[in-house]
Amino acid sequence: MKDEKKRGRPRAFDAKAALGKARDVFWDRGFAATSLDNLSAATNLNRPSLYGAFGDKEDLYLDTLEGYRQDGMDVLTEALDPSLPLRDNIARVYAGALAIYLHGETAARGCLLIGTASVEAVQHERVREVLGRSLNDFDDEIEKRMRLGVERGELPQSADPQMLARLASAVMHSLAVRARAGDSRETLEAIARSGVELICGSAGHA
Amino acid sequence: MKDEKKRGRPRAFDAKAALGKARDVFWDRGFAATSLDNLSAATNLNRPSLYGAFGDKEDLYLDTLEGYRQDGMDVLTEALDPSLPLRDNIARVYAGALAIYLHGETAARGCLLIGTASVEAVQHERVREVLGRSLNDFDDEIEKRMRLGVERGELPQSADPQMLARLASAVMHSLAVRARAGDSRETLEAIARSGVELICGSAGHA
DNA sequence: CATATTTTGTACCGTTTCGCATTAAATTCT
DNA sequence: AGAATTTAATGCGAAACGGTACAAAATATG
Repeated sequence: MKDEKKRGRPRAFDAKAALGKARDVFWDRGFAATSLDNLSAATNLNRPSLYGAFGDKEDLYLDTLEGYRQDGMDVLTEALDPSLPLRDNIARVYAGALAIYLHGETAARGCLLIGTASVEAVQHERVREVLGRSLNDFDDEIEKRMRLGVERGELPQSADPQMLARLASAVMHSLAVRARAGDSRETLEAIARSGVELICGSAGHA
Repeated sequence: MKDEKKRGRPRAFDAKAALGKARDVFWDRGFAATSLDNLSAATNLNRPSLYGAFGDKEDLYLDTLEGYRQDGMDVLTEALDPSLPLRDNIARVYAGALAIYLHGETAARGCLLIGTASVEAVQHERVREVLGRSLNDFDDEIEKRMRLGVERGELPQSADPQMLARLASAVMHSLAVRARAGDSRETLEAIARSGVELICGSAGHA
C-alpha cells in the first residue's frame, strides 16, 4: 500500500517533513498568529500546495497536533518501561518532557498542546477535543503504570492510581507552562525531582 | 488626586469597566485572535477611544494581564489566611481558582495567564515577563505559608517550603489547563482534593 | 464669549490575511 | 503519441486587520 503509483504528477516534497516544519512554526507562534505565508516559507511550499495536501490552516494545525500527540505517547510509553522502578519511570517521563520543552531558539517552547492548543480550545471545538483526549491518554498511560506499582508493592495498597497519575501529569503540565514562561532549566529540573519525590513518596524506598 | 478637573472633554466611559470587558474578550479568544473590532464591540468604544485610553492592542492586553494578576494575588492571599490550617488554605486556593476557571460561557476559560499569555510568551518578551513574574509571585506567596507551616509543625522539619509551594502551584496550573481542555467540574474538584492530600500529606493530621 | 484642550465618531489608508482561479509542468493510462 | 490526471507556480481578489487623520462635540480657562 505504499508504492501504488498514483496517476498524475508526483509530489516534489515530503509531506511528513513539511508537517514537521509547520509544527515548528505553530509551536513558536501559536495557531492564530501563524499565517499561511509563515507556513509557506517554512515548508518551501506555495499556499496552494499546502492547501491541496493538508486542507485549510485549521486542518493543518490539527494534523500537527495529532502527530505531536502520537510522538508524545511514544516517548511516554518508552519512559514507562515496566522493567524499571516506578521512581525511575516518572523521572524519565519528566526528563523526556523537558528535553522537548526546552528546545526553543529565542525562548523555550514548552508543550505544543498545552502552550498553543489551550488558547484555541475555547473557541475551536475540534482543538479542545484533541487537547482533552491527549491529556486523558497521557493520564491513562501513567495510570496503568501506577496500577502496576500498587500490585508490585512499589506503592501502598491504599494508593489511588488514577489520582496519582493525574498528579504526576500535573507536574508535567506545570513544567510545560513554566518552560514557556522562561524558567531556567535548573529550576525546572529541580521541580521535576521534587515531583518524583512527592509522587513516588517515601513508598519508593521499598 | 482623583478629582483634578481635566481640561478638555470628559470621558463618557468607565475605563475600569472597559478593561474588564476587554479582559473577557482576550480570555475567550486569546491575544492574537482578538481584533480591535471585537474589543470595540465588547467595550462600546470606538477604536480611537480604545487607542487613546490604553495604547495599542498589546498595551491593552498587558494591562488586562496585570489587572488579572493583581486580582489573583488578592484571592490567593485571602485563601491563605494563616489563622486557618494549612490543609484548608490549599483547598481554598484551589476552590478559588476553580471558581474563576470554570466561569466560561461556551467552554470553561481556565486561567487568563496560563491559557492565553503562554502562547504569546515565546514571541512577545513583555508577555513572557508578566507571565513569569506572575507565576513566581504566586509561588512565593504560597511558599511563605509553607514556611509558616514548618515553623508551626503542620509540616515536617524536613519539608522544603519552596518546592512544596511550587508543587502546590503545579496542581493549580494543571487545573487551569484541564479546565480549558473541557474537563468536568467533578474531575477538577477530585484532582484538587487529591492535590491537597498529596501536598499537605499525612503530616496534615497532626 | 472666545480660546485652548481633550474626547468622540466617521472615515479612511496601507498592509496582511486566507483561499482560490488559472495556467504550466510532470506523470500514468490507453 | 495522445488523453487523462495530478501537482506546481503565479497571481488575484475580497475581506479583515491595526492604526490614524480629521472634524465635530464637550468641557475648562481667560
